Amino acid sequence: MSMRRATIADVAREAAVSPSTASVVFSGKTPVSEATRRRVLDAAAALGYTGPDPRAASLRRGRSGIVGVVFEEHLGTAFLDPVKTLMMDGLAEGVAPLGAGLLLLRDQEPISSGSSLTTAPLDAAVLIGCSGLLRESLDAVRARGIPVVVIEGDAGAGVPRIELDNREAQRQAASHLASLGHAKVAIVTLPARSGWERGWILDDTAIMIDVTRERLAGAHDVFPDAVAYAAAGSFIDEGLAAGRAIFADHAARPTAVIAQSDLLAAGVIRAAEEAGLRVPEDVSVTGFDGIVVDGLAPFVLTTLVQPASEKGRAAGQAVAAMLEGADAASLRFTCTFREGNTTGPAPA
Amino acid sequence: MSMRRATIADVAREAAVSPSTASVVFSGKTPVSEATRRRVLDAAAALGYTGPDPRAASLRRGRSGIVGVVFEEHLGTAFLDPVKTLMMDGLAEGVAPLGAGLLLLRDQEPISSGSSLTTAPLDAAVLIGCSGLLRESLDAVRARGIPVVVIEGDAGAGVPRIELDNREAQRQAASHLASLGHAKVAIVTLPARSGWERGWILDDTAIMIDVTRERLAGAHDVFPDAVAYAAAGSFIDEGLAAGRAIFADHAARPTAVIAQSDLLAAGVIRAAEEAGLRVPEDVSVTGFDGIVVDGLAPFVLTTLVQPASEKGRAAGQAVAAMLEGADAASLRFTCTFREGNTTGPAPA
DNA sequence: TTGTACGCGTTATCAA
DNA sequence: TTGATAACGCGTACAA
Repeated sequence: MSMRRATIADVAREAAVSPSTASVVFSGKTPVSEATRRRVLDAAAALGYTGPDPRAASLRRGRSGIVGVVFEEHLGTAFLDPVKTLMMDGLAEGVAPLGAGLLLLRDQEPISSGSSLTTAPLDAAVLIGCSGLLRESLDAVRARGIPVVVIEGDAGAGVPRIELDNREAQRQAASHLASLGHAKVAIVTLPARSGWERGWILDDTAIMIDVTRERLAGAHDVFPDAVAYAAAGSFIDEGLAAGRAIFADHAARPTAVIAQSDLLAAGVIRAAEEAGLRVPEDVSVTGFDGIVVDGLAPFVLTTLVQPASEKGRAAGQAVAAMLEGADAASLRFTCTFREGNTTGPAPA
Repeated sequence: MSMRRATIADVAREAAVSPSTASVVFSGKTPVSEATRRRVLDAAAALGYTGPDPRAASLRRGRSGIVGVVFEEHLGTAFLDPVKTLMMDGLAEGVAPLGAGLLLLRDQEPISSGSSLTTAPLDAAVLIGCSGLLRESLDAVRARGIPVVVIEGDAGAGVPRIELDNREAQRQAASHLASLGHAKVAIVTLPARSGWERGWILDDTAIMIDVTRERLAGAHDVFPDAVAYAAAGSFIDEGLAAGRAIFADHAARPTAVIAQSDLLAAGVIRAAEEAGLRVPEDVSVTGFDGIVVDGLAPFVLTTLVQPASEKGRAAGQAVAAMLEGADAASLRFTCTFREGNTTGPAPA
């Protein structure tokens, strides 16, 4: 067992060919005669050689086949969000042509933890939700000169972004409610800033997260006076809490609630039921994302369907393009309004 | 732009020191006088050098700082499962001391896709849910001679596993129900095999997934005659469907349902409500996992709490140990029974 | 504390 | 179709 692992050179020697020929047999980059091919493969088998060492190959090639995905939050938290999950799926697909894998990275790795933006062998990086905090990460990566793409966030000039028409889309949902005669509307927003607690939003300018701000602006475009309550995360239970706050005051009860995510909307619906309100007869609820909310049946949310996995795929493709030397343009995706059974005419 | 990126040798030259000195400045492995240190850092800054190339470093060191995590399913699907999500969190923690990152890998990468088990620069691999399919992946990895740990699955001799006392734990829940006087019990299981459809389980031997079989055995230990209905996945909606099937026949209605996951249990509870049954007065429901089911309040499931993130952490530590040359032993975790408010005495 | 010398395992290039 | 050569960029004995 003290034996050194066989290298391609050993295999070449055993097969009585040159190292380069052996290399070619494994990479398939150049035609090789069937006879030598066999010899090399047999030699490899005899020596227990299982193929080129990826480390050496990546040094030589200048490519590691790894794309970093940078999250702001705990990995566990990130994957609790169905939208991010879908994006990851799309991303995985998008980088597949590169033959690349996805390396999970957290923004602020604990210091001890070595693997990070600066030390991982990345070919490219995808930042998700670049809201200020990721700024440092961004700089680190850019300094290394590797291609970067940002999903949902502003990364400054020169960094392609994958965006969503949050404001326009949300305005569409609001208009839908307006056309149904709703006037007293409340909004349940995503977090106003990371690590924030839930509560009424008194000052729109205190919102640090782009997505939240944009969607809120879209709703306010139609209902300028609508009150807004910020959740602490995109969860059903958060929507429930927000809904309770909103329905608490009988006199001030809205006839419609615009939630900034489907999960929040599901919670709001539950809060409405709890308060003895029927959906959509007494109160209409809209969501955002267009995901499948497990356990929400028989309700089908009126919502904005966002192309989550397409966003991921686009990011992957952008990265792939940049790796080819092309420069990828920013992309803006649009949501599709979907009418479900959670909105209806405003009660008389 | 045609300029070659600066290397540590360039920096050394610029700073008028030897390459090894410059290297040491970045790695910190050896004391360096403050003066040279400054000179090197300044030179680096001047040249836009951002630190050692990870590819070269990993070749030299023989370590890439990357641990592969191999899933059987779509990434998106995997992360839909809260238990897996927690495990990932624990795993991330477990490998942190290694300074390693997690590379997401799918079992059967599309053929064209180069990067996979065989070509990624992995220091070690963690396979999740090794149920036959992963066999090939396992062989591939083992051939490369890198440490492997398997979570929830049988990988054969020599491969440490991280397991759960599924059968014993499930038996505990069943006993709890028995002690409450329940005799007519139904079971809602996890999928019987991957890609299977939901339906009654007529033949226990048709179950290909270990977890499903073990938990079912535990329930049958106490209630040998309990009927079992397999869901197509661990989702609330699947539990709902299963619950409907189970409660459909008035005459045959059970007084208790053992669900093999918390999400399934949540669905069963919903089905019970739908059928006009009160929980736990008319029907008791137990889950498995001990996760937080978003939106289930005010119910608190009677369930088996499994140490999901500990499992992940243990896998990470096992991998770390093996990388140190030690050989890691298999580990078997136990679940903790938690009584919530979804079980009660059998109705008279 | 700093420098020398070498090899890590591979692959691109070019010539034969 | 095959082979010789030369990097790829770094870390680390070991000597000074």
